[in-house]
Amino acid sequence: MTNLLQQNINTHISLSVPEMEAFCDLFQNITIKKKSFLLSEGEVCKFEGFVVKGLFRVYHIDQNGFEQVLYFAVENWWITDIDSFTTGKPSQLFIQALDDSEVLLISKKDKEGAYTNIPKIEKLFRVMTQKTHVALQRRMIDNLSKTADQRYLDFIEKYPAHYNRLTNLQIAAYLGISHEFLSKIRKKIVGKK
Amino acid sequence: MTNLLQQNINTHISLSVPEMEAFCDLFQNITIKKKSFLLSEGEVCKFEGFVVKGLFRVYHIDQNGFEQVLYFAVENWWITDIDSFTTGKPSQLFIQALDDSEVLLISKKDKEGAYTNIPKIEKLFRVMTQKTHVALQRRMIDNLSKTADQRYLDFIEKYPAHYNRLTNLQIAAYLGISHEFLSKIRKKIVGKK
DNA sequence: CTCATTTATTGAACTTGTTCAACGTTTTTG
DNA sequence: CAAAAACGTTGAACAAGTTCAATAAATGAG
Repeated sequence: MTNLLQQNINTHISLSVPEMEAFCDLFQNITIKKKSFLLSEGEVCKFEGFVVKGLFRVYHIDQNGFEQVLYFAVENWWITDIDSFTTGKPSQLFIQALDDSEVLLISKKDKEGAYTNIPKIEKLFRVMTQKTHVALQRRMIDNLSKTADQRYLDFIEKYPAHYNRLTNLQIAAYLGISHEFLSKIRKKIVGKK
Repeated sequence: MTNLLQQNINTHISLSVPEMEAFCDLFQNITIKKKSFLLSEGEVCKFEGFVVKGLFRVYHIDQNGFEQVLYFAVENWWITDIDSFTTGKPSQLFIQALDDSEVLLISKKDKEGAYTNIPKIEKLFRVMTQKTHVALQRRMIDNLSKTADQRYLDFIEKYPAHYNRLTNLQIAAYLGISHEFLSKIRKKIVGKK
């Protein structure tokens, strides 16, 4: 049940067998139907999740009703609203399943317990947060410097697995452009792929 | 010498007096002249720094020679290229003093030593990285959803101290717009402030 | 299978932001 | 303090991206 999770953890740090078991026991397996929400705006995020199966989008809706996708999470990705989770304030984000999915969830309480009981867990989340942060810095720079065309091509190249499973509407919301414009970009680059 | 640093650390975690002293002893004070570089593209980033006095910009130069500012750091801010620092790969960033400045630097080796000798330091950097990450997520959403006008007004409101110390060229590079366009925005909003 | 809903495409008019060049102002520096 | 360099503003022409509306194609639920 937690095989994939254990593999994932091993890519960041090394835990002894008892540590690994103690930590993985804190997660519970949840299945969630396509289009359902794991978190909605206004709720306090009380979990961190690890995707075992399926596909999620983490997004925000702005004053004008437009959606901006912070990231998509497929198998082997972590999901949470780290802001709401750490501050305890209401979330400004939605986390929605885009396919029938399966997630391992750890509660805030259990995660904090793990920080004290298994010191290496502190390192695990420091390392993971650093990696996520580096990825977001790169995306920030790309968004400041590249045109939508380039960003779309980069997206396809970087996330080929995502690409096949997402509608152009979703991809446009990630790139920060209208889906009509994405459609025009796609037309323009046919043949260049 | 490390008063400001100690205050800063106390806003994130609590350390005993010996822990605090042991950790702060790992830093060395550096002064750096306006326009000098703490880090240049291609170098491996071997330090993490805490700004005691002055002003820095952390930026990237893209293929077309345009600069994108990741962030500005004034007194009480931390600076590093976390990507290069953790991976050991050459940096893609520049860190430049925009005023005569003073920084406390900790080497990679000493920081890693601190992780093992003072377990709470692991928590310190986990917490700090989380906060930075949350701030960057917000900026990402703003960049995807807001016009340059709004982003400029937000910037002034959020960083009034930075605003007075930065040229419009620097602010434009942070907002992701040309400085000519920033000039036009400024003209348009005169009176609305 | 089929009707309803969602997704994708296209065009035309529009808005936002860029580019380039010119010129005035401020800041540095010898 | 004078000359050079950097910074800021402006306008005109252009490019990138949006908006709205119409229509086609794909998907999904009963």
